[in-house]
Amino acid sequence: MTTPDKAAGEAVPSAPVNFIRARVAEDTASGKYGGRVMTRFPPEPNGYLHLGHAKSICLNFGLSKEFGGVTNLRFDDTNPAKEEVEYVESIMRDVKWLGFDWEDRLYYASDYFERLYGFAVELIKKGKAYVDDQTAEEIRANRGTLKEPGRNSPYRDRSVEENLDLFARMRAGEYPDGARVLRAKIDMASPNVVLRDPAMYRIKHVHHHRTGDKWCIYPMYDFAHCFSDSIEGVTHSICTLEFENNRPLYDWFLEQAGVYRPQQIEFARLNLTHTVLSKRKLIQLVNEGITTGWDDPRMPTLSGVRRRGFTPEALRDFCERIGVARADSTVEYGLLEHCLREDLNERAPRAMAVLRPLKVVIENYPEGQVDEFDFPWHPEKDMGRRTVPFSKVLYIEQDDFREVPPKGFHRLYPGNEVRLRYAYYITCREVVKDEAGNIVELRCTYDPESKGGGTPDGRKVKGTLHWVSAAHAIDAEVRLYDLLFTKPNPGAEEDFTSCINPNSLEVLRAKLEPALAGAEPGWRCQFERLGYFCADEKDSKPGAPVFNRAATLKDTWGKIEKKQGGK
RNA sequence: UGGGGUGUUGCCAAGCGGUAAGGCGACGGGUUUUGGUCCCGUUAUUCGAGGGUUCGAAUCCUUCCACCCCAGCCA
Repeated sequence: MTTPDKAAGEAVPSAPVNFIRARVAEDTASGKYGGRVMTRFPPEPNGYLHLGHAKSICLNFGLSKEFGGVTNLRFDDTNPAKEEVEYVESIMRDVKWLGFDWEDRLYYASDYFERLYGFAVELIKKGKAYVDDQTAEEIRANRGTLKEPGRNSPYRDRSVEENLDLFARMRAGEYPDGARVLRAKIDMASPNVVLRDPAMYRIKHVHHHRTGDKWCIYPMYDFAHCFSDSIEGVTHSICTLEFENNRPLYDWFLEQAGVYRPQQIEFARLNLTHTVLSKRKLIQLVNEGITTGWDDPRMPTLSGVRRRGFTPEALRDFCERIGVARADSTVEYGLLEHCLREDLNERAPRAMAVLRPLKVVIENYPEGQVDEFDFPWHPEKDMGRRTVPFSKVLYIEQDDFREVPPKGFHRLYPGNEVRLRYAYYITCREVVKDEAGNIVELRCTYDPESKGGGTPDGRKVKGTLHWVSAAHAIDAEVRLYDLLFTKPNPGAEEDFTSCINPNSLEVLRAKLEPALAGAEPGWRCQFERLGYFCADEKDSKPGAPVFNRAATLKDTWGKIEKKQGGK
């Protein structure tokens, strides 16, 4: 066979492409926008950022980085009734934490209120906007339905002068909320309902978190967003699919005003199994006290997953892997966990913690003796070492002992020998129970020859257990988190709170190796054989650590046992 | 016959007329002082369905079906 003809320079692994990158590359190559690339991340400060936002942030900032452009952070703060500074602060904190930098380009739509007002006046002068005195109900009734056209407002043909006067008086505060509204004059019969004379300004005598009481009329999203993009010189205005119907309006406003027009491009928003990603639902979880707040480690908010122990690296990798497309899709939660494990497997120190302690007494180990072992923080990477004491009385995991071992169980059971990680081989000799028949202690013997975890005769043991010295262990609270919902698509339920997982949090009093005592809040490690944990950023104190489980390790044995119909 | 979108393996997702990438998952095997990691292998004769064009179609045409978005003075 002949070698296939390979073009020069091929076989270069190309960066993952998606239709947006391809489009920006096209525009850059063709010189559209002068080869410039400017994107923006435009959150409304009415809630905390979540994983869906992470996708958008990574997309927008990733795009500008790839094409040598910039990304602005712009708060879309046009509805003071819902917006708060707490949210703008959390948003900035989260974007930074995710690893992105807007440098000096921090903008607020509210900074453009005066210019926006000017554009509105211009549209009025061009006969493209009018003040409508109808009530909200009347406007709705006259909008028609999806299949029937709407009817023109009786105020639609007011003179430019009257419109100008009325609009100025709206701004001046002469009318109460809802009395009048400024509308674009487009087409009440448009098959696209968005174009049936959409509202541009509404009256709201509400204090704004930045402009205070300067304004009592506030622009609507469709009107404010396109002009904000235009003012900043954004080239590619990326948003989610549900705004596709609004694109003609986005274009219309800018064309009527005769100003620079960015290109809006829509992509499918992120959906994740076993969670909800809508602000309305998230805020409900917070308000109803179902979770402890926006940063509860079970929340899919960035502050929640951060507190849980996720890393920005894992999140960015996740956003890279899920891709960007236009088809509605739901990513499995398992992919998120995979990304965390992959990142932390490399970077997290290892430590030993016993979550559900079972006392083990080594009968032939000298009373009062202590082995001060020197263990590496990581089995492969050089991350330094720590001292771990070993003594006559230890704790092992209750799960690691079975009086009657199921098939395939190679942990500890009567007569069986296992390795205590890095320490000694021990053999179970006797099971001690209380009157009720509960196992309260194991009497074992150890092989002094096996120090370090291996023996001169090279005999193998199948199991290796983590352990902690009873006299030296520190007590600590450990929080075991699981999925917040029991169903893959809680949003599809009549009431999504009906499938809240009652076991999404289990609080344990665990025994930790002493080196963990000084863990700084936010510090992450792997508890060997258990999972990745993070010292809680709020409740953990050096000397009194509190650990959150971010993710378990993959559990092959657990899977086998489950198949066997085991516990 | 309201308009706008989308349908490729269990879940994401490439592909853009030349004979189905990749990731996650699953399954099997090897290594292993974490039943972890790592390594190797398997996992769509088929691209929502039917018809057509073509030497050749997931890619073009056509009919049909399913799902998503839009009737806030929310974004």
